Amino acid sequence: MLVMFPYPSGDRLHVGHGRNYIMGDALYRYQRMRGRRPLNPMGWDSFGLPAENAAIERQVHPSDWTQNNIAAMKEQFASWGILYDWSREVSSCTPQYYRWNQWLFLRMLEKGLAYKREAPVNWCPKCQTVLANEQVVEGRCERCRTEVVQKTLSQWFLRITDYAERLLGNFERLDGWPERVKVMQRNWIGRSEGAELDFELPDHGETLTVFTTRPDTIHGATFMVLAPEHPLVPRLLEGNPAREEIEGWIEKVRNTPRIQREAEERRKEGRDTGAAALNPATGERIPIWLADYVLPDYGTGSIMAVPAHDARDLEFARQEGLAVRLVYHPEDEEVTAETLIEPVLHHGVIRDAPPFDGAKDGPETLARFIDWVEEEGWGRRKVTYRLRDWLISRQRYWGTPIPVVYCDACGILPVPESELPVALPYDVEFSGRRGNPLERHEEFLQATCPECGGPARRETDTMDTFVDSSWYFLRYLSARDEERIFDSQLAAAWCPVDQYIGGIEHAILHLLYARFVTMVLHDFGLIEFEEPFSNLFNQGMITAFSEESGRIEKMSKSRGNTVSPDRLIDQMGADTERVYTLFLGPPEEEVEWNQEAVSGAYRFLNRVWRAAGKLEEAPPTGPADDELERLRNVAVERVTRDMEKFKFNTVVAALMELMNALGKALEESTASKLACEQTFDTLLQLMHPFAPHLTEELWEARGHVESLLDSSWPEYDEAKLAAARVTIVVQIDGKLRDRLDVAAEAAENEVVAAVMASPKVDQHLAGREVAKTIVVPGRLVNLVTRASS
RNA sequence: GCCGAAGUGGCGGAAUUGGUAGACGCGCACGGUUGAGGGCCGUGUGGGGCAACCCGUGCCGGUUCGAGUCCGGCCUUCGGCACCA
Repeated sequence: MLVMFPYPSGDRLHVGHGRNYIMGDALYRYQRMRGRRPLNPMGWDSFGLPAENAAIERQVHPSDWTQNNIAAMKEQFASWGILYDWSREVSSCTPQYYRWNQWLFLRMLEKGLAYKREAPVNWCPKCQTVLANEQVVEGRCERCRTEVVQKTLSQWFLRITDYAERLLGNFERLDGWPERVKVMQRNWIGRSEGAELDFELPDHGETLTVFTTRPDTIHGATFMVLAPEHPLVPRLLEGNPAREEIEGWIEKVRNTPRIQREAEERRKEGRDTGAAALNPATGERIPIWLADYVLPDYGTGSIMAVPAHDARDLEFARQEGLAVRLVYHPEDEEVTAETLIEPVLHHGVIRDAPPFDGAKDGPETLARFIDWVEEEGWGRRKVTYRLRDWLISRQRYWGTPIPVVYCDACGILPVPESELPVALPYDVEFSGRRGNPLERHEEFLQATCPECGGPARRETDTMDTFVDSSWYFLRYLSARDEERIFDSQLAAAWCPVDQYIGGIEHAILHLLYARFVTMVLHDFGLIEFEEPFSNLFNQGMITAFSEESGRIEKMSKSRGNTVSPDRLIDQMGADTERVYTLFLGPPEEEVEWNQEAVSGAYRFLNRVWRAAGKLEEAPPTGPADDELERLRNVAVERVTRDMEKFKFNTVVAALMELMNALGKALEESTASKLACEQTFDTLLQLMHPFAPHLTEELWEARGHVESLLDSSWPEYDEAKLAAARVTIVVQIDGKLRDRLDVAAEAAENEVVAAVMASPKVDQHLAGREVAKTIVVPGRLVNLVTRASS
């Protein structure tokens, strides 16, 4: 059992955060009462930008700031009554933790899974650092919403794309994950099947390779388009009279924020390089263009343009007056390349492409084409992913130093394992000046080359904090182990995590990275399993009305719509917050916090409290004992079933119903003291995961010696669930006409006889004949008067 | 545009397998307790109608003795992806 570890931010937790931890704690307590002993650790995802920003703004050291926040959060956890095993606590900003990040990095470097490369990257001007693709949302920085710009920098990457196929394939076995998360990850990985095709550039002696999902439309490729950033561009522009203008334009495109470049309605911009390629299918010379609609980091950064069969290429061709040629001709109408307005997609028959004439658009034709280009030798089957390698370099101080050094003589070298951890220096200057403060820390910068022993310069980039969180669950098992990242035997015993609980906002980022790193650790031979989390539960967000926007939005400090648990706990107790939070609505759904409705939970707890005082007054015997006992059993059955399904909201409803029944029996003195006490004890047990403080106190007051948490979860007796008498619904032609109270075990014919004897039935039948009688035992009788057709 | 989820009282939401729609709670109304307020307790509360009854789970149609639930088509909202070749 595991709840995602939090970032210890400087803000106090609000009730929206609480949902996560309260659910986790309720489940943990429930599991314990069921006799299981799950590990319930907690830790801190404690590296990250806010700490550094706080340092710049308030002159507090990130480390001290973080420590204070951790202490404050621990206090809040305690005030919620959450039980964590603090002996296993981990904090990612400690050298004891991050040295294993470095160790992991070195192993990945060794295996070629970590590498440095110059590439266009996302740069957040506000955070002054690069971002991974996953951290760019709608062209903006995931954290601060600033527009991300493109820069070309030399950066460290992890080869997650090598694992794309496994990350997709394993979904088959991940039955315990919500479908929506799997769909999101599938979209993100974005697998496309197609082919790579080689185009000769006769004037340059070069080959241009493109990726296409439609190699079957090659005969319609009338021009080529390269991303302006494509490495071949300078050669193609040699001798072009407009070269200077084009280079200026390329520079402009390069500096355009991603959000603008990818905007939907944007007019495509392009330039003719003047160079030409040979279409390998037709042998024709076709022009090579540059255009901003071709992205540098997908496929090969270049395409064959088939305007007749691709909307984007058609738009561009019409705009620039480029040739259009049809490969597939629709069967139902005659279209010509000149008049084509919409591309012909996924229908039609091939003409004028000799061996393929008459072939219909479809997977078979596509396969024939790929076979053909492979035989011809200028193309091959290829799968491409949207997923990019994971960029982990960050130009910031508060993160794990990347353990490499640069030596003028020997190049880029890993820090030897024996020298780990590469510790983050404490005495750095937080001036808010541009750049990473590590770059100005001479002592940190100076290193010795492990190869030649000469002077070397230390890497100043630190790792993305998602590296920290991609394997932390394994560290809980070996939190104090100085010898290794974690103990494989313990991992074999405890992992994968049976139940992982956390917010949907991590559907892609954290959960994708953690899956990737787990696979890597598997491949290193450290663990048997490939998937870290067998079952995943994503609780929904808590929302609230925001004065600022006038809308109901996710509860957050920036939106000014938070509700503090501190005052609530002060006034009505932690159990009230817990019960209300769990009662609010379906746990996996987004729910709105309604401050007024909190009192419902408070009243319920007060009723329980008062009932304890009334037990003494119950009579020695009572006529309603059997019924109370039945309701007790029903409650146990319902609560147990719904706990297993995480339907906490209906669990609370069941608890309230049992309390209402008990309250009524006590009020009216209809049940014996023994029956009331027994019911009350069961109620306390069933309620304990939700309201631990109140129930534990009342349990003790009831004279029980062992703690309620250590008591065993109540069982129910199947035979006691059924009521002696049931209400039978009487329908005539499917319409409700009467209700009858009959003995539960009454025979079918007895029930029908009772139905026929009912005056209401008689009245509604009005002499019509009953053609058919449907009896659902214990539920209803339906009399059908018309002949069924 | 593609993919996914969801639409039920004034509100949050219940409803095993197709079988009493609205559990539980909030709010509201009335009554009790109280000097008063609050709190607490009780009763009522989907809409229409004096009533018998009629109508009601986004809309239209279908299957069925019977549909919130199954099938077909639409509408709306939310989420993911989106110039990805």
